[in-house]
Amino acid sequence: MDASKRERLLKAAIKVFARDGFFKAKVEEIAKLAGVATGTTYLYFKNKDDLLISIFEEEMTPIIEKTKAGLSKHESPEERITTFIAQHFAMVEQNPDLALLLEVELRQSNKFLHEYKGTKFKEYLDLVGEAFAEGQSKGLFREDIHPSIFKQMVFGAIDQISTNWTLSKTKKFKLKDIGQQISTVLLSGVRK
Amino acid sequence: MDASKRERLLKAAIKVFARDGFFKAKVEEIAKLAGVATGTTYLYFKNKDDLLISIFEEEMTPIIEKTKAGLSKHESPEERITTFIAQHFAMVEQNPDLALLLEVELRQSNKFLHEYKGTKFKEYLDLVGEAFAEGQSKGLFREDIHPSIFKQMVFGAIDQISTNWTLSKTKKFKLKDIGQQISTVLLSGVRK
Amino acid sequence: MDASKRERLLKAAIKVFARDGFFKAKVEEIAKLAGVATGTTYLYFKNKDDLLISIFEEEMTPIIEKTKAGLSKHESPEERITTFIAQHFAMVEQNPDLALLLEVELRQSNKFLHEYKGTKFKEYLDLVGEAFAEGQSKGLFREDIHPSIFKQMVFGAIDQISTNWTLSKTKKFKLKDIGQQISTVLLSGVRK
Amino acid sequence: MDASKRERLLKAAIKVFARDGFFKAKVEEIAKLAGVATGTTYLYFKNKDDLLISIFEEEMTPIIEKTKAGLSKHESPEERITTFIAQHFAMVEQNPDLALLLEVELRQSNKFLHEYKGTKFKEYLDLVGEAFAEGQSKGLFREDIHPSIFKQMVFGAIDQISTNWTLSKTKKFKLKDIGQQISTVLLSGVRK
DNA sequence: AATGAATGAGCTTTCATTCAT
DNA sequence: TATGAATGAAAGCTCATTCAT
Repeated sequence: MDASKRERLLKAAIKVFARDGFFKAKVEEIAKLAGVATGTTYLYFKNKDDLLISIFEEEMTPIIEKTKAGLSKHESPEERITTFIAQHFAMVEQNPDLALLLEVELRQSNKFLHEYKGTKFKEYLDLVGEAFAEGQSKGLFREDIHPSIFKQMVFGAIDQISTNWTLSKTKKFKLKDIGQQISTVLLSGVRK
Repeated sequence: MDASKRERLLKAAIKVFARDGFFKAKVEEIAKLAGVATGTTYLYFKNKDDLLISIFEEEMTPIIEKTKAGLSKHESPEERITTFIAQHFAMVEQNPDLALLLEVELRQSNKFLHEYKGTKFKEYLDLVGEAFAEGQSKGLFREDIHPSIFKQMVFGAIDQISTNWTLSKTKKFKLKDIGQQISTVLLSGVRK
Repeated sequence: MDASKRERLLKAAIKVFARDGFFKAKVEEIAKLAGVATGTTYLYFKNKDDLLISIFEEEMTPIIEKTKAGLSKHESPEERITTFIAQHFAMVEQNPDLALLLEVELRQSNKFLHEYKGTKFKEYLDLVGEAFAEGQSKGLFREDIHPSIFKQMVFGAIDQISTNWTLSKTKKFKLKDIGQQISTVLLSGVRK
Repeated sequence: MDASKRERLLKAAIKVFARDGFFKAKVEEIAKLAGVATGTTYLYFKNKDDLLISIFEEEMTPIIEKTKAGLSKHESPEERITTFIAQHFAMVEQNPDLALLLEVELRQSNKFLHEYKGTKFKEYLDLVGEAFAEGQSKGLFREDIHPSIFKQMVFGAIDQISTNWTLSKTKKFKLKDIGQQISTVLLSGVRK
């Protein structure tokens, strides 16, 4: 089995799913884009669903690792949150197709939402939740905000904005600037 | 034309789309739930897409009107923003199906996202943008945050949280409390 | 729903299954032969399997009824067995496609063999078994032959011969004569 | 060419065809069971059909030879027919998979039925036909039964019963006893 | 000869949409 | 207007067969 072929299929699927949406995307087209025959897809993935699930599972792992590595350089909760936001936007900029896919399709079905919140996605979000909780216990952040509310606010805000940014033609704002504004608001908002 | 039949179809579509997602939803099932024959659906709506579009267009109108009416009672930008958030969550609580549909399907296809940002949805978001801009011009809010960033932050945060809340079985937080925490963070974050 | 359409589909399926075999037969071709669109088939039958099962279930019923009616005219076990054989061959002559289908496809899969032996098919075979057992209790037939062996011998013999006869181009024997020969052998063979 | 590999493939095919039926059987699975790669199958057999045909042709040869050898020990037509039946059942008991395959798949397609009746299968059946004809010319058997009808009756009866016996879980009768009953009926039935 | 990954034609089934009644 | 049976295009998936190694 050819690992590069699997990888090519995964990348092609990201592109086609991002462009057409999961349901409108055709397996045949993914295969063609990957430069293989339709049937080959099924040697590497159980079915179309498995292709989407594999993207979620496998593409998120390096992102989380990279994000974790980036956060580990910082001691202070504030810096960790700022860095999380900055890194998220950097990721969006570098992988617009994957980002769009995660943003749009992750919501698509209750099934996915419920299955995956508990796994990789939760792990990602928890990076913010933990930083915030630590900030609270260090007396830096206000106590009347629940960490799980805060982490969802952060994610909701950056997710919404990056979706918009990716889809907008003009890209009149720089993601970096946007990230700073978001960090500013959210951190000013929770600082004691 | 039987307006009540159209309305029943719209309500049925909200339910079925919310439960099954737009693509998995069957027109036949929507018709059955509305108590009409399959073909009747096509007397009131051009096609399945039109059904979704009509939900976006028509169901949002009363929501926006209601939200506007609620906001008009308040002078201060801060109160307007707080009220917007509270009213949004109240709407989510009262129309969970519609809310879920807007949350999930509005992102579904680039097509919809691009077509509808400019219309009803934009109008809704702008209620926050305008309140924020007014707050800035009154010298209440910091200048280094762009209104369109702020309004998207607000929407992203409340949208993310209400999706989660609707889908979660436990509903361990009260939406009212969540709304207050969000308002607290975001307003503290932008106050001068 | 149009009962005649269902009937046409059933008849078409008998023809196509008999000609091509269940697995090689295409649903599209059955539909075309029935004069309907492919999808219409699925309004009347759950799937391709259901089409085959329905043939077994529904087409056998009138045959069994007719056979029973024919047998009921006769008192003597011998005559009942002779009549059974004669009527079976008459049926084969009148419904060669159905006969071939039953002969060939009924054996096809263990699944069918096991599922259907217990139902209609068993009922059919039992007509012979019962006549034979009655003959034994009346002291007409030898005791050292088990009724279930005898009934299977009868069926095996006539089934084998009718399959051959249906498939042979020449049809050099008349089925009526064949039937008489078989009756002669089997009844002479069991008479005390 | 590795004769043992060919043989292993043939044996594996018998098992898989018998279990799953020709059409549902997968070449890959046959190869796996034979301990070779999928592609290797095509070095020894032209295609899937050829695998089935080869079973018919090659596996029948030793059976026929053995049956012939068994029959040659007996002078009398009666004994030859009794022995044929007994040997057939012994073969069924020893090679249940092959027997089932012959019973079920030989009927499967008109194509096979027509192509193979003339060859090995016919040769097998003719052993009975010849014994019967000889019995007739010796004045032992009645003249009003055509040998080809008789041989088909014999085969139909034993084939039907052995299929049933192989598929039945309980095996409440012994094949040996069944064979005797069949011989009794058929010979009593044709004796002058 | 042997391998087993790759191929792609082919089939079943679904379902949005149409249309005769 | 209303119906719901009928349509048929469309797509996911399988698997016999091929072929580069």
